Amino acid sequence: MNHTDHGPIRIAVLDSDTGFVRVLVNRMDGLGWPHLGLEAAPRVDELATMRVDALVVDLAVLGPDAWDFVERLASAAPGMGMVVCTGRSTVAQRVRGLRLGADDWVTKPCHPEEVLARVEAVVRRRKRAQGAEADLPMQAGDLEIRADQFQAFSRGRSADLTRREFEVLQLLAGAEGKVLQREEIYQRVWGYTMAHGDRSVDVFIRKVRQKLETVSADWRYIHTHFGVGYRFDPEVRDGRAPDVAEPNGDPVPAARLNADLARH
Amino acid sequence: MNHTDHGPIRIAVLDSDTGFVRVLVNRMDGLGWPHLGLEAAPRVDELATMRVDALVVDLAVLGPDAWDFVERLASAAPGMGMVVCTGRSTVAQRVRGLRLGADDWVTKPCHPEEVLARVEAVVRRRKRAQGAEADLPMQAGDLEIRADQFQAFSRGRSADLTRREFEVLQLLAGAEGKVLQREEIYQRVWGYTMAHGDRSVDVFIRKVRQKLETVSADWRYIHTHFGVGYRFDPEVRDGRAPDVAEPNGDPVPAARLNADLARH
DNA sequence: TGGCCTGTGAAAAAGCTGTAAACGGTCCGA
DNA sequence: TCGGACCGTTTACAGCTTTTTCACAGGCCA
Repeated sequence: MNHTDHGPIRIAVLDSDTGFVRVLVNRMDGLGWPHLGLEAAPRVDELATMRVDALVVDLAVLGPDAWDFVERLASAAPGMGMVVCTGRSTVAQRVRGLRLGADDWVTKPCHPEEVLARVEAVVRRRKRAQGAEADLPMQAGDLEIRADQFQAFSRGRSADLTRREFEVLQLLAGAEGKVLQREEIYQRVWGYTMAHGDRSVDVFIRKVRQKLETVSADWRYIHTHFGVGYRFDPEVRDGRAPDVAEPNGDPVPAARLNADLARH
Repeated sequence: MNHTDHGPIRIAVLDSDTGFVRVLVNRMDGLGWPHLGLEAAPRVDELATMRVDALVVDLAVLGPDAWDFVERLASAAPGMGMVVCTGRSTVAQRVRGLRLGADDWVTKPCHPEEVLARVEAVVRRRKRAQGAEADLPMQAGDLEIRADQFQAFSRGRSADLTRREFEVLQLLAGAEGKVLQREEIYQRVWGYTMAHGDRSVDVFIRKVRQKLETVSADWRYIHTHFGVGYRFDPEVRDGRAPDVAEPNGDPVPAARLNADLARH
């Protein structure tokens, strides 16, 4: 997602009205804002990947999928601003768009300066809202998960996660204790619906586990729930440690007991 | 209601155009979406029972009762999506349908892919709206049933239920005190109709009982009603004990106290 | 007592996950 | 421009878990 640089605003523009785009681009160059012109609807996750702060979009370009796109983008990239800038529209349409997650709605014809002002306002609002809160390092077991670095560390050693790997880990860790289903993980990390039979999530889980193990060998972080999904919950790997007595003498792996107690 | 699985989408199709249905079904198989073909208007509550996420319906099948059906379904099963997919229609009709509670309206001829895309959008919207509300932990006897973990615990100890086992338990516990027939259990957990002579439900009940017993030995949770089905109702096992006597038989105080202690 | 029901255990079938390896695309430096 | 490193995706398969199915023993009720 969008990480904090308080640097210039990165904007993507999706519009087929070349005149309008040109004016906008011009103005952005003047302001020193990096920008990106799009011809067609990008895959939702691509925008996040490009670390765009905001998207200016004419829904007309999207055709019938416009609403769906707006909704998906808003949920997949909650940190990104979205300013719809479109021709004639009814009140109902505007309401719908804003409900689905657009941040602002401008009706053409409009002054480019105004569009940029709104974009700026939106981005500022977003950044303030997310604030520092989002990328505070997270501490879990022997791990330090730093959103500002897209990386996890154990005692200062980097786990060398790739971006996707990191995102998977971050998602899981953020929902600590909760079991996440594969579809949910896929949806939130990849940004679109998982195809039937896709094993990507499993593969990434394995890679993450592997890398975490080389860095923090005596903890287990990711647990499998058969038939359901995965759960993040740091747990000392081998047996010993907790001299916690078992109430009824049943052989319960010490580790599990630990986890259960720790969870609450 | 519909349990917020982020799993595949469950769809029912009600249409007499067998060609159209076949194409749709084909595509759904490809996506791995469980589906259900209907011949005639189902009783409104049946759909909810089967945990259908959305219904695709051609109003022509319903005849004169169509509007009534739409309205009743929308109000009886607010968690379910409804996509109307019907032949030539006037603007007024579409408006009426959407007002009465349909979520989307597609005019035939139409591309199956589009129909499914819309269904998906509708379902996603619904699910987000319902939000986390659904998985609050449930307390019963000595048990804590946690939907977010797909698991039941007694004083912090996991019962190690498999997914299906958990679903059966959850269903029963959710209908606390009510006797559920095997067919109903089967439909709601498995999602389709039980074959004659299938003993799966019995087998699962046994497994659940067994696992609950190892973890919470002095309670009985699931009761058999000969010739009818099963009922969930926590009850201290041996004779004496319930000085915690509940006026109406509802368990709670001791158990909840326990659980709270365990949690901290 | 006889005819259904239900509980139980175990074997067979189906399904899921871990793992490794191959593939194809992108980016970069030589 | 070529080659190589790096990543994400896909596929295949072995091993293990879960689900289903079956047969039989008991229980419930008329």
